[in-house]
Amino acid sequence: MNPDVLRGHMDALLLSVLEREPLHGYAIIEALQERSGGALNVPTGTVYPALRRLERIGYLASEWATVGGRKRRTYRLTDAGRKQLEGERSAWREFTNVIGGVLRANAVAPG
Amino acid sequence: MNPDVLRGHMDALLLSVLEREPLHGYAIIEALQERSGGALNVPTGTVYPALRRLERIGYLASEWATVGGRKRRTYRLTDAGRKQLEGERSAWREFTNVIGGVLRANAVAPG
DNA sequence: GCCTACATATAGCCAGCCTACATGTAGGCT
DNA sequence: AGCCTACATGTAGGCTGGCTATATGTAGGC
Repeated sequence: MNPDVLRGHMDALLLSVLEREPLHGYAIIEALQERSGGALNVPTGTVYPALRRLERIGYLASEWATVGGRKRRTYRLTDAGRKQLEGERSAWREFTNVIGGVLRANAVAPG
Repeated sequence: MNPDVLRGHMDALLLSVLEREPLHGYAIIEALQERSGGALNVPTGTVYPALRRLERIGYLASEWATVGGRKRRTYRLTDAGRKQLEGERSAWREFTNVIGGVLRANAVAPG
């Protein structure tokens, strides 16, 4: 998958994957891979900065935890994040409708 | 529409709008607006460089014409462009399936 | 001791869409 | 004449955000 097309959709992906349950960065990457059937291999250099940005904005909150001797920063959706996710979903629908509509509009000129 | 999300889809949009008939830059912008129901207002600074890039790659070819005293550069799809458009369409389908799938996968964890 | 998986983090690169500006014609209104 | 809007093309430079490359450290298998 060409990385360019992820532009502007990372936030939606991250918020969406955290909707069900809180996860730490590494697990988020794995979750994205699983849910996309292996199509999404988002590098750590994309995910970690994005998570921090989303926390700074207020859509996510995090706590440190130590599991099996390893430190994890576990992220969860805030109320604002949950609301934002709704917005991201409707923006996604509009986006696909608009672009998809143009791509499909290859029939004979109307009227 | 957040400009970021157009990233990586401009080529598909331009090729698609030229599939039916050759058009000049200004008309392409209008066609995108019409076909998107007004949602797509792509600025000239995006379209003209993109058209030149697509011509350089070989997906488009152009000729100058004078209509009503105004000069137009009319672009048309090449065979390579037509082939590329097919690729862009299937890439679009895959893209929407992958992202859309993740955004919708908010149910309880499977099995 | 070495390698892989797990886990987080940052500096700097780069593609490509956008803003702002430059240039010019045609035609309407005053 | 002067001004404005629509038509029409083009470029320089900026910005943004995802990616590459790298650094750091633990746990466990071979």
